[in-house]
Amino acid sequence: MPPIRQNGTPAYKRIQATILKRIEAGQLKPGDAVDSERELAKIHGVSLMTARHALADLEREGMVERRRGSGTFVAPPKIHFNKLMSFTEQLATRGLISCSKVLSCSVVDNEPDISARLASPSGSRLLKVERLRLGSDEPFALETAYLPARHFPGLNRGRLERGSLFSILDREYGVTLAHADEEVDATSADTKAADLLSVVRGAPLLRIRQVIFSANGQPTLYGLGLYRSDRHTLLIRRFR
Amino acid sequence: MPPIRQNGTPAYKRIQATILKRIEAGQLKPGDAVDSERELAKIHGVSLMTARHALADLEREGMVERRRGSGTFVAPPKIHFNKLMSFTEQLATRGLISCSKVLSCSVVDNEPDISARLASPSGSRLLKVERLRLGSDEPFALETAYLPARHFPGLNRGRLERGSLFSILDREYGVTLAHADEEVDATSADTKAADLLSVVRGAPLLRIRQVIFSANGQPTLYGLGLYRSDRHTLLIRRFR
DNA sequence: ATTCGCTAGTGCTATAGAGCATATTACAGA
DNA sequence: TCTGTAATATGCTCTATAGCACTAGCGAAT
Repeated sequence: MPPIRQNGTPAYKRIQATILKRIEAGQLKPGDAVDSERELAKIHGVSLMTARHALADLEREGMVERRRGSGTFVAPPKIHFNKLMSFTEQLATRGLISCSKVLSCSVVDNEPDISARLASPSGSRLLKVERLRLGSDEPFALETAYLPARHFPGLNRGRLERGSLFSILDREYGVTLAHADEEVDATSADTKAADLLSVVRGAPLLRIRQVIFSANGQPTLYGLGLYRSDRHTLLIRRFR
Repeated sequence: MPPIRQNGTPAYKRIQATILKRIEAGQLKPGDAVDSERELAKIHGVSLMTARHALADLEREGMVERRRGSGTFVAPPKIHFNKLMSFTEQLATRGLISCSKVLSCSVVDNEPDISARLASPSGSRLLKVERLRLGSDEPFALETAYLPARHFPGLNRGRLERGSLFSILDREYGVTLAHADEEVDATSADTKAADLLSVVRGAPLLRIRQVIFSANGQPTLYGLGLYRSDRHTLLIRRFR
């Protein structure tokens, strides 16, 4: 018997969608039992294995917990640790409105270390953007981003003034950022940073250097961020 | 036909084991093709779905990559980001020998904030351990750990002087640590920290506050660490 | 009241197939 | 030499079914 594909979506995905919809609608709360494999199979007219596939996959994503002998239950909502978020998004989760001031936006061609990290030939042209990040009109961070200039023609100061860099890359250049590797340490404010961030010289700052990779695995952005430690803590989760 | 279970291990696990063994032995290098679903099914005398299960599971763990139409291949070795490691383990990955000096080891009962984070009643007895961490005889970090005292009877200074805390908890108390939630920020050295870490007063330090959970989900250790930023960078990976 | 065993329900492992979707390769024709 | 096409191999979705392993609840015997 041939598998039937309504609207091109695999059956197990459709089953997942119906469950997720009920969770998002609040009909199913954390701890509530979800339909069992056998129930789902009957309801959706699929075989057990397919219903199983749907649930097993949801468990992998952390949406449900499965307990042998007792059932499948909605998992408690996960706090999103280790999540790559733009500055805008980070502040939004804390209920703050962010804005940023572009301090400089130029093309440089003499940053061999950074070129190397972006897998570009050393001496290649890089777009360098310095921004001061503000939340509720208070300075939060100083961020410098480097991008391979040839991949982003026409990206200039004006475009950056409005709209987050993440969404510009996504919408206007079709580049979706997927993950970042970061080095975090502490440093103290030099005169320039102190001035821009409104802290005293020597104040402790959290320094994050990151290489952000796009969905296809290409290193796309090198970032150096200095964060006021009185306004920032980094949340991470580590696993054994 | 009933599924046959040799030695109690599921067939798909046995199949995974044979593949992993070949990878570890170096017979299969990253990029090499692994037996296909159909080949594995024939070789091990199992059905396609079972062979599939074995490979799909290995992919989930990041050991292999599967490409429709072309095959299954050994994945490049993963750098372990976001990995919870004891101080001892961290230095070992950099080829350094660590040792630590127990500065104090006492029981306190007036730390309501920390008790709360460990899901213990406020005012409960906590074991407080202050240690200076050294690598190659140079001070690296100052770590203070708090544990619920009633769970770890007989854990005293002497036991801590030799052997890492992680392995003592594991071997002597059967508590396996599984993951940690951490808050990272920057601070500057006060007089005491500066003295112990051999830095000037006001030097930038990386501060990590962590709650470590055991495998059963119980918060088991609260840690406050101050790390010399000239000797430490934290590596993390974040996902979109 | 407590304990034991039974049972229904659930997830887990596995079979033996079918057809679909995609990537690679080899071959025929231009 | 280059190009399109066909064959083949691979992974992906799915059916229909079977029995195992574990949990929770209920009732009977202690």
